[in-house]
Amino acid sequence: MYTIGEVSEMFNLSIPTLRFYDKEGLLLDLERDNSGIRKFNDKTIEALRVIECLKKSGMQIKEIKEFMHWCSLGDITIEKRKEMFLNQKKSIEREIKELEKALHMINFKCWYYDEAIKDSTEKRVKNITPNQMPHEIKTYYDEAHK
Amino acid sequence: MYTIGEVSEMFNLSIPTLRFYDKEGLLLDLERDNSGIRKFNDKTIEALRVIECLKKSGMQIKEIKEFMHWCSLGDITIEKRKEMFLNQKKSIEREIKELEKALHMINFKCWYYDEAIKDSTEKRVKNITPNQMPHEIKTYYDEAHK
DNA sequence: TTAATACCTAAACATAACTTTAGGTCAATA
DNA sequence: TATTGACCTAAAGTTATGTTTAGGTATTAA
Repeated sequence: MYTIGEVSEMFNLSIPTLRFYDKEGLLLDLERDNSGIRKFNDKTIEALRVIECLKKSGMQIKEIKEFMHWCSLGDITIEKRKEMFLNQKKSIEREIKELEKALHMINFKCWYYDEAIKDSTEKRVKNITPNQMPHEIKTYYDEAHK
Repeated sequence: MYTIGEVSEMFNLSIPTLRFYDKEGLLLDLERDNSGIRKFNDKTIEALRVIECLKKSGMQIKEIKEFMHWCSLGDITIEKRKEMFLNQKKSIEREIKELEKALHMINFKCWYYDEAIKDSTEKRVKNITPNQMPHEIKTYYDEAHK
C-alpha cells in the first residue's frame, strides 16, 4: 500500500495530477482509508503503468477511462480491449514512422548547418543541388521533400 | 505563388490554422498582394515544411517562431540554428525510444488478450509468471516492468 | 447587376490536461 | 497544547493550439 505522495515520486506525476486521474475515473481500484485518504495498492500501481503507456502512445484521458471501465466489466469485454490495444499498436507504429521522417529532415538540416558553419555563411550550401549532396544526405533530403 | 486555399490543401492544414501561424510570426516571408491577400511563395512553402517537421518533433509554436526569427537575422545565427536542430534530433530520438517502450507494453497486452480470448476469460493468463511466458513476450513484459 | 466564391480581420469560444487556491481534517511531534 | 506535515475537496485559473463567428472586400460568372 502506498500513499499518494509515494506514488507521485514513483511515477514522477504531481499529486494533483494523481487526484485528477482519480477524479476522471482512471483509477477505479483505488481504495481509501477511514478518513478518506487514498491507498494505492498493486492493482492501482499496475493501472498507472498502463495509463503511462497509453498516454505516451497518444491516447486521451476519456478513452483511457473507457478502457478502465471495460476492465471493470470483466471477461465480456476482453475482445474490445484486445482490439483497442491493436489499434494503439498501429497508432504507435504510425507515430514512430512520422518521427523517423522528421528525423530525416533534421539530419539534413544538421548537415546543412555544418556546411554553413564551415563557410561562416549559408551562401554556398544554400545552392547545392540534391545531386551534389553526399549520398546519405541526399537520401534525407529526398525523404523530407517527397 | 499559391493562395491560402491551395496551401491549405497541400499541407492538410486548415485555412484558419495557416492564418494563425502567420499571426504567430511563423511565416516571416509571407507576401501580400495589393488588396492584402496572402501569397505563398517557394520560401514560405519550405518554411511550412520545416514547421511541419518541428511540430511533429514536439516543438512549440513560440520556439519555432524564435527559430524563424533567427533565420531572418542571417548568417550570424547559423550556430544557434545548428544547435537547435541538434537538440531537436536528440529530443526525437528520446521520443522514439519512449514509443518503443510503450510498444513493448502494448505487445505484451496483445499477447495477454490473445491468450484470454482463447480461454474466453482472463483467469488463466492473469496468473502466468514471467518465466512461463513465451520468450519474446517475457522480453516485452520485463521491458515494461523494469 | 446580382450572386457566388475566395479571401480578409478581430475577437470570442473551445478543449485537453493540468495547476493553483482557499479552506479543512488528522496524526505525530516539540 | 500548539504546530507541523501530509493528506483532503471544490472550484477557479492556466496554457497551448487551434476554431468559430460576425462582419467586410474583391473578382468573376450568369
